Amino acid sequence: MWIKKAFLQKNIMDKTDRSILLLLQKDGKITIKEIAERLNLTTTPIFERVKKLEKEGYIKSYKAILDRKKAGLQLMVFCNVTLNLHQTDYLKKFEKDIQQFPEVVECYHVAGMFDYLIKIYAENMERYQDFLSNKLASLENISKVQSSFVMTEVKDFSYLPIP
Amino acid sequence: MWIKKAFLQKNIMDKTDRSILLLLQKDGKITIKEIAERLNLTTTPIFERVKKLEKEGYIKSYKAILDRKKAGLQLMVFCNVTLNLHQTDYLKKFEKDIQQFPEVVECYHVAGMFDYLIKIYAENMERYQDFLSNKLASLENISKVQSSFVMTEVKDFSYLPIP
DNA sequence: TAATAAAAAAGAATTTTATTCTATATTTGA
DNA sequence: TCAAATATAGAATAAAATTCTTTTTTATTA
Repeated sequence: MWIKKAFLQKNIMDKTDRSILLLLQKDGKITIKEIAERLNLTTTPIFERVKKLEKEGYIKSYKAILDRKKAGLQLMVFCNVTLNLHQTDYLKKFEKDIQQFPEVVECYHVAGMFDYLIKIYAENMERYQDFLSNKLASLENISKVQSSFVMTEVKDFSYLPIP
Repeated sequence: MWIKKAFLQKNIMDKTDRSILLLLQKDGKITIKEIAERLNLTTTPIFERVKKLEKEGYIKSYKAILDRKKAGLQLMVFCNVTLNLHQTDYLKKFEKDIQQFPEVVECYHVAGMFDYLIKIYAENMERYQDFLSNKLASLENISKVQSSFVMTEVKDFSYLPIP
């Protein structure tokens, strides 16, 4: 009996797929034609593979990466947040609240020395202080907030080390 | 005497530019035509503005955003790294070394309770342990490493809160 | 405020790229 | 080795980016 290969191999990437993902991570605007030339294939297989990678969720989205300082955001700060109460309801409440703040660009629930790690962008120290005092610290259930100000971005996101 | 407006206004964004940047942050694959329709303009001014924003560095690049778990990277870990010695040479040495590791996708020199914050992607705990023992901890000058394992990504990068 | 240079935008034409379609080659499992 | 499934090639079409010329709007200064 015949077993459909498509069924078995769904969500299995090969070397070509990995190469495509690497190229698209480096440059989301690279053309299908350009990828095809680099991988010694024609546009059709590349086009179909890219669409498949998008459809199956390997590629979540495409984004323009901005220069935050040029955009007027001089400060990048990481905050280690510790909560008082840790029942699910309290966690959900905190997570819902924190998402509202546009200054918070990332938020992770972590296992370690504190509860949440958040990344904040602010125009300047004054705005950051305003965020901290009037927004973050005003949330109920906050026990401790420890700020780390970014001085240098030694390495910023280049691309995932796909195994 | 005439003063060129272009000279004066270089690097000054207006409302339209900000709208374009917002749209491109949300979807790097949005077409010029689509942006034009949304902002009630034709393709020419949008095309020229986008090229200007790229040329002047507001837009650093375009990237495909991948699903890290689908890509086989189950673990995301943040490490707070403290060094022993803090003279410039030692900092440069550490920064150079840390950049070599593909597992390290971000690295920031921070002012706060520790020296560096690094973000690490690993296939699994075994691989992470290998990274920690055989790569990170093997660097000279490391005083302390404190790991925080990400359990939930409450908010991941959406877009910069351009003021 | 009128004259006018500069800048921005519109509209049309052209080039390039994405996308689709059909044909061919390769791979895979019995 | 055969047949089905899959991947790729090559050509045709559709859509988008890009360029060019013209028109409109904005801003300066007399």
